[in-house]
Amino acid sequence: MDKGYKTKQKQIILEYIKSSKDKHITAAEIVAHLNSAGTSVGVTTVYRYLDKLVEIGYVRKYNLDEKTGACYQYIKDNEECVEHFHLKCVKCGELYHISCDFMQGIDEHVLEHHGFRIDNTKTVLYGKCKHCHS
Amino acid sequence: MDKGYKTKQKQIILEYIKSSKDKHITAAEIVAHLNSAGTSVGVTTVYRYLDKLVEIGYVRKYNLDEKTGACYQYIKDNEECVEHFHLKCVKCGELYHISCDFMQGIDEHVLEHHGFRIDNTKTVLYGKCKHCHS
DNA sequence: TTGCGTGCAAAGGTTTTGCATGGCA
DNA sequence: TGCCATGCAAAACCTTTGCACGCAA
Repeated sequence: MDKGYKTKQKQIILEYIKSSKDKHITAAEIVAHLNSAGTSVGVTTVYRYLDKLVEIGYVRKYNLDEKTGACYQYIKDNEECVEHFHLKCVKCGELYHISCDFMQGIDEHVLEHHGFRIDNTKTVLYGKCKHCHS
Repeated sequence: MDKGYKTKQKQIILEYIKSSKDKHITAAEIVAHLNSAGTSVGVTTVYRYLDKLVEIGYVRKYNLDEKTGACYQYIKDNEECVEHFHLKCVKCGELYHISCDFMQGIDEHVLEHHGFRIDNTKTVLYGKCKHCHS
């Protein structure tokens, strides 16, 4: 999988992402957390390692908000995540995993009728959750 | 709607966005086009006016790709666009607008069964189009 | 030893802000 | 006149790249 060397920095970064697998975190948040934890890691390293993790499929990358930058989520031991859709509340930031027959049918419908193969590891539906309907 | 003054710059910008209503264009593209057309408009003005247009609902803003920046699309006389989904091919970059009964049902389904109101102005489905299925 | 990994600094790109000037009403 | 709009320059962001040094194997 990861052809590279095993280093302390990679270990630390991966560990933190794993522990946040239910959330979307930004590169800046990773750096901030690691620094506040006393384990300093350079920004460059975080970005480069995240890129690699995305490439090999351990991590998913989202572009929700250009102000806060890209978000990342660990998905490796989260296999069921590949099959369903994600809803992200643009107000409170909460991430919902939804998986039901109707939604599963979307993939098939789009592929069959529109010739498009949806990649659920990259797709997130944005909107407002029940708590945030203004 | 637009409480501000009517100026030449606003007129030019709005005109161009209207003429590109089938596409998603970036702020940079607007500036580039207007400059090449001999009608120079400042970058600042474009951003400020776009913000206003988004606010009053004439224009939709997307954050598809952090590399090229945010995309905008005129939707005022384009009501059906509010109702449909967008598919973006991660390989060739092409953007497809899909609109059919099945897809329309997604909004309702998610709202009814999951209490989530999808915002199509922010949502894009990623995958591979028929030309790029490797 | 070999070559990838790291991190600092600098660059690259988009978007925002400060400020003085210009234009609409 | 009063107030908004404009645009330049600079700042503020996030992200990438160049380069020298460090470390894994």
